Amino acid sequence: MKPERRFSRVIDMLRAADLRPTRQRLVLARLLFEGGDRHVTAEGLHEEAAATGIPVSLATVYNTLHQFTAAGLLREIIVDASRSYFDTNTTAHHHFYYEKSGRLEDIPADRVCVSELPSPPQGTEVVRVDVIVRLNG
Amino acid sequence: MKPERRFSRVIDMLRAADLRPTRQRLVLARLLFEGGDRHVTAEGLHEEAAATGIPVSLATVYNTLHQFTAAGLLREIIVDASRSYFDTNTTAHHHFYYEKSGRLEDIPADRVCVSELPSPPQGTEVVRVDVIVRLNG
DNA sequence: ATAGCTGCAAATGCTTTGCAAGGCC
DNA sequence: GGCCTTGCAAAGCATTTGCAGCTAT
Repeated sequence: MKPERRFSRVIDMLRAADLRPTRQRLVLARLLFEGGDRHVTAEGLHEEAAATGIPVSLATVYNTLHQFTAAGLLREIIVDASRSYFDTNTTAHHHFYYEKSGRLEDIPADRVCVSELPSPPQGTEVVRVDVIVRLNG
Repeated sequence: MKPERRFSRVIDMLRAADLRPTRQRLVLARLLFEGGDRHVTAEGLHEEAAATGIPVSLATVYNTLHQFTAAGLLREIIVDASRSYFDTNTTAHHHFYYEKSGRLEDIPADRVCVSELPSPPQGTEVVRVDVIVRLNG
């Protein structure tokens, strides 16, 4: 069986995003999208990739994360000044952030009611509303 | 008139925080607290200080911002991966973030209703809830 | 064949730190 | 005087970039 056939879902995803399904991007895409919703850091994903036997350079991990984000496959979450997180769930939702462990956990959008009364100043529009519940775990 | 008397409010603030009212800390504290609520970056505050004629080194600006934050006089706001913001308003409230200009604007806490249904996992407690409304301005 | 991708290493940019000199109490 | 602060320069870190070589189509 040709390897391309085995990962057809992930390959289609990449093709749809106009990204060549290279070996590195396949490894990263499978790690990201074949196991439910995930929150990863570049460093963490880099280590996971290394563990698969097909190491990917850290620079490529960063490039790929940004390409996936630009293509709408990922969302970048900013909760910590010292590192970026990427979330495979790109639908509207929010987060618990465990400050000690650095772990992120989704909160469904319908659990948070934001009565955003002050309308955005004229000439601007809301890109996104992020709600971060910081926990001391 | 002794200079200490002129800025007594700011001096009291520093004394209460167990921070010696040095020339540098006075300059920074006046810039921060004598003009209503403000959102500053280290770089921006550094430039403002330089403009007062009493330049303060960037390292001292960073140290001071962190000391003030630890003392509860400031709050750090994380909205941008590339730089930290500090807010002189330490009461509960939220923010508009103008992504293009990098400007922050307060949203009163009572304008946002967070029905945070999922209770925080046992053993942890909520440190803070941050709501960031990202605008394309 | 060729346009695009990868990896290394170097560069970047913000932030932190070590340590000697200076300032506040 | 003694301890806290400051400032410089160097170090640190996560992230980005330049470029030569490799790869998918």
